[in-house]
Amino acid sequence: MDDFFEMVYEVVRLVPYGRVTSYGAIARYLGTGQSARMVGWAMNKASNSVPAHRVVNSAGLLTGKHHFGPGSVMQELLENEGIRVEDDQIVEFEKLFWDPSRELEIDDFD
DNA sequence: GGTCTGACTAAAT
DNA sequence: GATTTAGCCAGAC
Repeated sequence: MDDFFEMVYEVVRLVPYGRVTSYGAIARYLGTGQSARMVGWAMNKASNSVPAHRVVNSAGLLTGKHHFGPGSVMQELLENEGIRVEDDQIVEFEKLFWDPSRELEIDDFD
């Protein structure tokens, strides 16, 4: 099952700079369906090499910011990438949302 | 080895 | 429309 975590890490690493995605989107892309919790659990085990701060819940809320450490570390990381965060919620989330099952499959976008 | 929990999500109430 | 319930699966106790 480590492969599952590895896949999660890889997808998260594929998230472009200044973009965000959701646990459910990753789970769906991996074919795990509704098991979005496992993605979050994978993040818990994830190393600092994984930009987990770009992963939020379906509402664009920084639900896991507390796991990064004290204060608003996650929010600062996002703002550092040009992502506006307001009250633990990503501003224009739908614009910044990056869906792997969409962005990675559509190759002939023309 | 059964039970609880969790960085989620969608549907029902 | 906010709160609750249920489904999800892997790890901790």
